[in-house]
Amino acid sequence: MTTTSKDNGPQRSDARTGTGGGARRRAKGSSALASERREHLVKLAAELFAKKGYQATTVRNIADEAGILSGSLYHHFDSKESIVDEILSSFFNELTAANQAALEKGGDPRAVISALVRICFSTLVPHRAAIMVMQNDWNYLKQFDRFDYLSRSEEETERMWIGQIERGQETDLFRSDIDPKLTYRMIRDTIWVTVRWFQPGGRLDAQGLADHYIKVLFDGISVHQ
Amino acid sequence: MTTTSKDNGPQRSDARTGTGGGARRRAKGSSALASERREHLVKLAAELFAKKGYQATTVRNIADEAGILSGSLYHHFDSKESIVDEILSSFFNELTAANQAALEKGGDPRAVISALVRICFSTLVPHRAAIMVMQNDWNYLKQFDRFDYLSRSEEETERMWIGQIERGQETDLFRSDIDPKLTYRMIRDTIWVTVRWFQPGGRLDAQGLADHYIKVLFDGISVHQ
Amino acid sequence: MTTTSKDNGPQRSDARTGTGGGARRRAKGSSALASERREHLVKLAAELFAKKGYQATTVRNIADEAGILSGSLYHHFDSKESIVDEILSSFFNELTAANQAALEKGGDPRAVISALVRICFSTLVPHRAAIMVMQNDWNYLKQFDRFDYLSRSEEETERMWIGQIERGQETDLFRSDIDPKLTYRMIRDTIWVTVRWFQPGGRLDAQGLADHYIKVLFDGISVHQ
Amino acid sequence: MTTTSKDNGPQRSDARTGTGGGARRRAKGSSALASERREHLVKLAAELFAKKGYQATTVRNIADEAGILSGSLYHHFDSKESIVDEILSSFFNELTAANQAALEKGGDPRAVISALVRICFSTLVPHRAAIMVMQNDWNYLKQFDRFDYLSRSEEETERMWIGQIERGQETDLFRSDIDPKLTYRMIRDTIWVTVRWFQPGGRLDAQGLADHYIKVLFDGISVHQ
DNA sequence: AATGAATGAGAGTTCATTCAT
DNA sequence: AATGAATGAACTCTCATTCAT
Repeated sequence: MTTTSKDNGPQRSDARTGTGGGARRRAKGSSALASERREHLVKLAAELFAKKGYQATTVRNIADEAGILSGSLYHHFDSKESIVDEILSSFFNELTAANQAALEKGGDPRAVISALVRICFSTLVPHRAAIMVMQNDWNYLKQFDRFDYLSRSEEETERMWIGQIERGQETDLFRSDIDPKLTYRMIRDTIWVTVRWFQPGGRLDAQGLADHYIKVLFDGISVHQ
Repeated sequence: MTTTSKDNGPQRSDARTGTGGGARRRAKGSSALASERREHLVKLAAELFAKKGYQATTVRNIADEAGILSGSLYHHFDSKESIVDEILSSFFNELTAANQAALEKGGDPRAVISALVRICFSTLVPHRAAIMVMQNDWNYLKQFDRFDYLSRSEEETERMWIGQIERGQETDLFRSDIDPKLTYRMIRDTIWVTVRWFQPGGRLDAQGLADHYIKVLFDGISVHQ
Repeated sequence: MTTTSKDNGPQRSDARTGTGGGARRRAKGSSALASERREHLVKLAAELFAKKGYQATTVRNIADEAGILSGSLYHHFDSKESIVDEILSSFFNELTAANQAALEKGGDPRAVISALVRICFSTLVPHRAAIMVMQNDWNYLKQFDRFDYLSRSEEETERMWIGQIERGQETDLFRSDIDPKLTYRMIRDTIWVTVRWFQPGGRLDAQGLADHYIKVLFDGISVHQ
Repeated sequence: MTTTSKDNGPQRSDARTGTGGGARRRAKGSSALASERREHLVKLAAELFAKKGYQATTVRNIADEAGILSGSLYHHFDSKESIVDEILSSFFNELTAANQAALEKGGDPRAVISALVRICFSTLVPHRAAIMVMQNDWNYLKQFDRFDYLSRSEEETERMWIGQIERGQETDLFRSDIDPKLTYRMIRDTIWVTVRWFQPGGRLDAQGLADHYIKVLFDGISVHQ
């Protein structure tokens, strides 16, 4: 079973600084007004990452889209990784904050879960690209130390949800024969994965989708009585 | 005078053969016994693709794992694409056949849908790698003509499901206020995406997962009465 | 919002651009002054192609000669093919223009043919490499669509010549028992093939060669009277 | 002007035995009857070399054409080079012998030159492939020591021709204002290069071509008196 | 006489990144 | 803030050749 495999993992995880939890400390350029340009570039990159995937999008692709040369991007960012980091951390920050707010607002578990579901769906349009990247490229990105904070953030969210589901079971709102962790994961995945086919201009908007999903989630697809 | 001549002239003659719906016609080597080696290699590749992603897995990674040189892989396969093609088509063929069988067996929509769900979950272990690739790399692979058959196959499956959901609505088994297409997509995605975290040795096996999911799908997470 | 974006999607999108008749539109780099570097590289490549043949010359050979790394060549050119394209199209453009001018200048067929012959020989030194490639590698290169324009250009030239030979026969300047097409081809080949042994510093220069050839062509090697 | 160029010339001119002037001593397999198979393979290879060029023809191409695997060819030949060697040496041997015979038969220089020209044209059909290789791939092959004998053979032929041309000039049969060496080379090239476009089934056969060429060669294309 | 698996070197090309200007 | 040239490493793939069977 001589495995000569290299499997070298992250090829250049040279202990990058990492924007640590997304504290988007701008690596280069700081003139406040100039950071508009920066944000524009991030947006362009995000669209490309969403469309073609992170790995398949080259730095040149991004530069082309911006009408500059690829080398020039390095005036704004110190690596391709740092661009995607910015995209993801900005999304995660916003999401975590909204979730926290929903939890603090309180209410019975059904209401809280509804709110959490609605929050997820509501990010579908403004953070479409980030979610797409998360769905498609996470498996690749997670190998880099700099993205560890995303895993940690996700764990925190998981605890939040499971807490609410368990509270719902204790108060006889939710069935006791479902597994909270399992259920959470399925809810989570079901929501995020819609980003792959969801089209903003379609029959249902993001909130319509949320309503539809909450209905099925709570009462199933069967007719009762 | 059997002329196997390729003589393919200009290399650009790009008409990718494509295993057309997965007719796994082995490009090279055919001695039936020797194809065991081939299948072994496919398996090794599948594991790597699943773990690191298709793009991030190099041909050398695969060869290393097999203990041979990268060039030697081309004795068995035409290209890296053809390896992943083999992985995916074998999965899709099996899945399609099982779905067809479930449909032919008949029964009320609830029974058919249950069967379809169970089929999906049952592939989770034997086709883990293929499903992983499908989830993570589809966005990249779909751009190549050779994988068109996967899209077509998926469309066919969609029609199958939607037909059953609609039949369920007509016979008052399923609620009429859900959108069949939307519902199908959510079911589909929810099931496949479990491959990202499902661990064969965990609390629930694939069938346990299926049971759990069917429960929630049909009746929701709320307590009724 | 000038979007230079390539975004070429699937790599197989093989529609070779082809400099279409040699419209040497430089694929990359355009600063007019910087294109000197480019032309220098083309010249280096041409010498190597002439000496070793197109196929036997590696991209690394060319880069070595230029003192850079092979990958760096791709900053200037799309591909090895595009380099040879540039070499050939530049030669063909010049040749075609000169031929056209000779034809427009007019005169009796003997004068026109003489002029055409002289034009060919006069390219021997400045376009030595291109002619060498044409003689040695045409059979290989012609299989690529991108070089179709060379065949077309050659056909046009053939028509030119044949027209003049026929006119010469009609006006009783040339013998009627020779085949115009055959004769043209032999003239053409005889001239170009000299590139294989012609040495600029030898007894005869290119114009000397032309004179010699015209003599033999019109009157043969025999003594008359 | 630091030229890091490798320009490594013949990559593996490891002092191959060389069939030395074509003494086709069969490298492997000797059973007399088995050498029929061998000759068949040489013929297949020759056709491919002629069509695609020596370098562009792979050993696999040849094997495919023969319906065997590429490795199996090495039972008959010890290298790709030795195949082309066989093709070329067989042609050169025959040509040299015919030339010698023509010279020995004697006659006035006009007659001898005519005979030599006819000999060349007469090889066009039976040795089409060899001539094609000679025309297209000589520049590549000449770098290998093993083909030195071809250059030597060519030099010998050159002396033959020049001798006859000079004799013609001395006897006032040929014009004195032509350069014998130059003239020979042009004759030689003009004849061999026809192989590129000559089609056995066309208007003129090889002898017809020869007649046409001899006419033009001796008396030119102009009308005299 | 041929197979089938593998080698090993090298091919053309890509691409994130650097840096002098 | 951007250019343009280059790096260096890695990539997929090719191919003549070897050799045990």
